Amino acid sequence: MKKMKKKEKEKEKKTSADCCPPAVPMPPVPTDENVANTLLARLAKAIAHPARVAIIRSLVRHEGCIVSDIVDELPLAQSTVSQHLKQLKDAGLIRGEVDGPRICYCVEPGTVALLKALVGGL
Amino acid sequence: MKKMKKKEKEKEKKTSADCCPPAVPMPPVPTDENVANTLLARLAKAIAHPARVAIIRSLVRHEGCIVSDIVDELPLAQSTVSQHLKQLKDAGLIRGEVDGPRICYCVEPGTVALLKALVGGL
DNA sequence: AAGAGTCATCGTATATCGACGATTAGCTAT
DNA sequence: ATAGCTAATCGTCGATATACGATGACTCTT
Repeated sequence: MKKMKKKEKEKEKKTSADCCPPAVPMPPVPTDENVANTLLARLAKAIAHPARVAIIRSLVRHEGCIVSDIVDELPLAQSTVSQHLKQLKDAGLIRGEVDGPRICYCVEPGTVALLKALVGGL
Repeated sequence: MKKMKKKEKEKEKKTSADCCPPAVPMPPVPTDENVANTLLARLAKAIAHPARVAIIRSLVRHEGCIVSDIVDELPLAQSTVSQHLKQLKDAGLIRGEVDGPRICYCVEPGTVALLKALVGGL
């Protein structure tokens, strides 16, 4: 009843899966300064760790990545990486979509653009 | 402790004094990605709090501020503000110069520009 | 159903953050 | 020197962050 999956499965490091739709609603920059400050602080905290910055870069590079690939690239345990991913997801910087037994993470271009705008507005 | 006595004392201006020299050596963006990640994480952590973002904005607006002014603008105790200032100073985002009995803080334009470049490079 | 693989969550330990009051240090003026 | 002001530092407390192994949930395969 739920066999609607495609048959393209490779054992290789599949990259750039189309699990990341380019839906970018373009979030607005808050006009209220206090709101903007809180939002910027929240986004900044999300990238306030080298591992999370590396994750962002990796996702931008590969346009969607499997967790195992990220774990392989970082000198951290899988559970630790999962926690970092959760922080990035909670901040809205990335999105995770279930792709079979794995989970495909991708950046949220809108939130990243918002972060750039907020930092640029300093 | 030893104490040096200086002759250059000019107690004319109290607000927006020229205690913030525009010396901007323009720090370079690290080429090594790990170094860049660590640096970005460090700078991001420095602004990962609404109060610190507000301080940065205030310093940019007024081009140099007295601590007491910043304390007045924030709903925080003086000691707490001082700690936030220390974090910003340790990150290189601001600079504090002794101006008589007070201390004049100002932004480090180079470091702010570096932060913008690093975020923009994501 | 049973196994294998992937990722999230739990529990725990340590470290840092954020806040405050109290105190100390440094400078000015009297 | 003394007094007064400004800002940094100290000590403390609760909350949060970071790391890990162990466990659980989920999917696909056999």
